[in-house]
Amino acid sequence: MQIQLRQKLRDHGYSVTPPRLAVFDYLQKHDPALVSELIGAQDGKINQASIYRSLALFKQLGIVQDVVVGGRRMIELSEHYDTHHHHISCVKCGLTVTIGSDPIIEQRLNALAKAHSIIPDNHQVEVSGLCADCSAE
Amino acid sequence: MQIQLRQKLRDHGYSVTPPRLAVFDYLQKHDPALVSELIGAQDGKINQASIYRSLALFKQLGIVQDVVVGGRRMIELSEHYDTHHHHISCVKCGLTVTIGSDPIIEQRLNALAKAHSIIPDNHQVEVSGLCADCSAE
DNA sequence: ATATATGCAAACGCTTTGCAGATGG
DNA sequence: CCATCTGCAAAGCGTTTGCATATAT
Repeated sequence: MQIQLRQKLRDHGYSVTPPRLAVFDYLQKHDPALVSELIGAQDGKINQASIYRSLALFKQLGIVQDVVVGGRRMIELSEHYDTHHHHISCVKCGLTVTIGSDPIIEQRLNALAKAHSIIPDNHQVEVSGLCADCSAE
Repeated sequence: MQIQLRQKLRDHGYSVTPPRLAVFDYLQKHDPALVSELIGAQDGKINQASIYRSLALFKQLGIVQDVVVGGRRMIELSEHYDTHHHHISCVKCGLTVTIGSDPIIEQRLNALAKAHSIIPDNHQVEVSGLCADCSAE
């Protein structure tokens, strides 16, 4: 997947740099991620400003996207840079389960978008509730 | 719906106050809303701090929730305080279409959550892409 | 070689907080 | 009447920006 990133950056005239690779690598390993976690994980080796700049660029290029998971705003690689998936999370403890794409839902969503004259490019689906442990309390 | 709000606040020992009603009313009329718009619309008649405090309380009580629409973080009334719906938006111009709940998707999502031991309480679905006008450019 | 990107530190803007006075129940 | 809430202004904090230096190509 990193090859795709290098390609995309070059195609748009941007260089492949350590901060950009570090951000991408982190997001590949942590899905979804809080910006604060991402910054903390670099442990000062990469400047915060560069991380924000990388994220802004990635967002503009459609490499990453914001998601709200369990009520918190987070970041994740967009579907073209990660296997397409969705999240189910517990609003109380934050437990997050990643589930694969669901054909029934995908198909239905695309149909709905087209019915409203919008050419679907991406979609987000999130289910939140209480996990077994939290509901037991 | 405002009756429900009053009830909920009282049931939890909170009072019904002008700032809380103003925030709720605004969200009923504007879905989804940017916090900045919400603040701006009050035109100084209600202090920002009170608006933030109302939103924090509403979030805690499950009256409002965050959503990412067209790549931007926004606020909306949660499904128990508004007719359940979803958004389809254009990432380029921000055009947002609200669509009613879709039984096929609802059912599938609830089934997925249960399959992962999470008791579903809420879910978010958003499709983004390009509207007819923007894709024509 | 040179346009682009980074690091640093300061600036910025959104959000939160402490406190005295106002108000809902 | 009294606990709660608001307004105000200051503090806090995540994010952005300007600029000199370093780096990718």
